Parts: sequence; structure tokens; C-alpha cells
Amino acid sequence: MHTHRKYQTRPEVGREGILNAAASLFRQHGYSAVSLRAVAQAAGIKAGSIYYHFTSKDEIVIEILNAGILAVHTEVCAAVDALRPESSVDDIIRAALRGHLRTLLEHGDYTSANVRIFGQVPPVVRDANLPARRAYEKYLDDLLLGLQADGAIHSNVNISRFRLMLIGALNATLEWFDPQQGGVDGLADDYADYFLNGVLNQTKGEI
Amino acid sequence: MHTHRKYQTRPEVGREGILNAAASLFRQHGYSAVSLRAVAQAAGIKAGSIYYHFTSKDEIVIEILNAGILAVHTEVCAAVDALRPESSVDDIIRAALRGHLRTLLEHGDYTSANVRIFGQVPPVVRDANLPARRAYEKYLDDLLLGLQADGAIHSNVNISRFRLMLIGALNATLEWFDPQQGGVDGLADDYADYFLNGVLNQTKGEI
DNA sequence: GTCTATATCTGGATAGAC
DNA sequence: GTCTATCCAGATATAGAC
Repeated sequence: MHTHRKYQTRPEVGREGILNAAASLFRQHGYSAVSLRAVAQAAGIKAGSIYYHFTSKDEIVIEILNAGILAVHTEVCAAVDALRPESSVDDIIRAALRGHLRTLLEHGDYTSANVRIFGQVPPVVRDANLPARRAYEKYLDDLLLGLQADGAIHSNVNISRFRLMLIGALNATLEWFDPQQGGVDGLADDYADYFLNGVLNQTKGEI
Repeated sequence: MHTHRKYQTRPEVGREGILNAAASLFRQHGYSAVSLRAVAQAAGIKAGSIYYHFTSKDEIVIEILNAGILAVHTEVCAAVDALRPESSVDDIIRAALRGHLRTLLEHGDYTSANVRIFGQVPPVVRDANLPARRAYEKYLDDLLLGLQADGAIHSNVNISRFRLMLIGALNATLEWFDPQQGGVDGLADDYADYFLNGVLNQTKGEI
């Protein structure tokens, strides 16, 4: 319903088109390597037109970073909430890992861009993304602390450190994983096995 | 022993000085964010002088990246070799993790720079660093495969995937760990606990 | 081995036409 | 809402003096 003329020469691209193009490019090439000229070209417009929608490159980046965190946060919440109340620790952790990895590796230009460029952006931009990050981190910490309080997770595990390790390991898959040739869910399950039960052969403890 | 005059106005900086300054800056700010002007200033010379020692920014970066991998590789080898032959899996893995983390978090502008900027450099530079990476990866894989052959690591663990997870988790600590206020060795031990034995309370398997 | 000066290019951002 | 044209800052790299 945007316009009435049929064979319009200039279809509108708008904020959405610019953000999508930028997220995809940032994901692939990093922050400073992507010029607004490149973003414009990928979006199908000219560089100058970007400034009708945004006042600066930073404004674009901030919006992408926040959308990226919101996407994982929402997805992981949904995956965990979908479980039945009697689910085991194992099921809960697996669901969370699957949700995180799926968003990151399958549907997520925004989330991938976030992981990839967060460490490269100017402080002002980073600060603007911190609240969203803190919220997601708190969600995970509360989830894990609950499991620890129930006795499911060992009491001497430092939860915030474990969470940092978990997120670090998951996000690092972005550098090598190819969703074309491997199941994301299988990856999530392997990682869950390593974290939950360890990789050692526990001859002593076996029944 | 470089020169005879005492109060020389221009002390020589040379390749070393340039590389050290560049590694430190790359570690902090990333690849594209660091200009050769900034490198020159940090090294105490002017930008043009850099080209007496190097033909391009890429040449500098390649040298730093390779030195970074060599540093961890050497350190981890040394840490593992220093163990007594009868050492347990546990000791071996812990020694490797400690060696990797120490190089990364304590003494390593070169190694940190590598982890930080490898994903940002142009393909030509990345390719030049691949052989060194492959060598370190092979070393770790062989080490872990040996432990698996001995029955110390579970037979259904996919070693190369486990190695990717391990390195990913360790390298990610660079983003948040502050060596000023926490022991690197304690961090390595915590991570080893998570990976080797898992975080679950194994009520069933306990003696 | 380092300096100064400069050529050349690219990027973010602005102004005004359509 | 998009285009063209342009300003200006900052980057890599080169040339030649000291």
C-alpha cells in the first residue's frame, strides 16, 4: 500500500532495507571495513539517501546491535518457556543452547553482526548496547542460579564465570561453523554434553 | 652497542619498536581502527619512517599474527613437556589451558592481537597466518587424540569439535578478563573443571 | 634510519534538486 | 524518499633531504 503507480522507477528501500543490508555486511566484513557507500549499494540506493533515515553510521550500528541481542534473548526465552515444567536440567540447558545457536548461526544477521563487531565499535556505540547485553546476561544468570539452588548444578560452580564461558564458546562457533553442512542442533547437543558431563571417562563414578 | 654518541637525538626504534607498538594498538583497538600514523606515534617515530622497515601495513600485520600463534604454540608445548611422564589427563589438560591463557592474558600483545583482529584482516593476510594456525591446531588435536586413545577421554567425543570449543572459550576470555584482579591460573582451573567433569551434580555416579 | 612533504584515494557527512 | 555533487578529514604510500 505504499504507492499507487505500478511501474515505479524507485521502489522504496527505507530504514528496513538499509538496516538489513548493513547487518549482513557488518556480519561478513566487520565494522570499519564496511562503508556507508557499500551499505547503500547493497540496499539498492545511493549513499546520500541514507542520511534521510539516519543521522550517522553510529546510529545505524547501534540499532543493529540492540536488535541482535534482543533476537537471541527473545529466542532463548521462548525455547525455555516452551518446556514442560518438570523438565530436567539437561533439557533446559539444551534448549537454551539450541536457541542461542539457532539465532546466531541460522537466522541471525543482526545477532551475528553483534558478536562480530561489538569489540570493534567506538565506546559510544558499545555503551548504547550495554543495557540490552546486561538484560540477557541477567536472564541467563537467573536461570542458572535457579538450577544451582535446586541442586542440579554443582554448588562450587561460579555461575557468572560459567555463563561467560558458555556464551564465549557458543559465539566463537560463528568463526568456523557452516550451517550448510552440519546440524546446528547436533552442535548444541555436543556442547551441552561437554559442559554438563565433561569429556573424561569417569570409570570410578560409573554404575 | 648500536652507536657511539651518547646524547643522540634520535634513538633507533627499528622493526622491533614498530611491531611492539603495532601489536599493542591492534590488541586494544582492532585492525582498521589503527592507522600507521598512530603506530608511528606510539613507537616514537614519524609515519613515513615505517616504510624503511616494511613495505605495507599488511606486512606488519602478518608478522604480528604469525608471532602471536608461535608464542602460544611454544608456551603450551613447553608447559606440557615440563610434566612428568606419568601425569594424569587432568594434569595435562590443565597445563595446556594454563599455558594458553597465560600467553593470551598476561604476556601477550602479539597473541591477543591475533585473537582480536584475525577476523578483521583482508583475506591475503588471513591466508598468510593459516599455516601457523594449522600447526598449533594439529598439535592440540594430536595431544587430545592421544588421550582419547588411552581411554582417558570418552570415545564418543569429537576431538576437533572439542578443540574448537576449547580454543573458542579460552580466546573469548580476552573480552572480559582483567588480569589485574584475578588469577589466570584460577581461571584455567575453573575452565578445566567445567570441561573435564562437567557442571552437573552427578548424584548417581558418586562414590 | 628517520625526517618532511606530498600524491592519491576513500570515507563520513551535508546541501539542494527532483 | 532518493539523487547528484561536493566538502573535508584521515588513511596508505612515495620521494628525496638529512
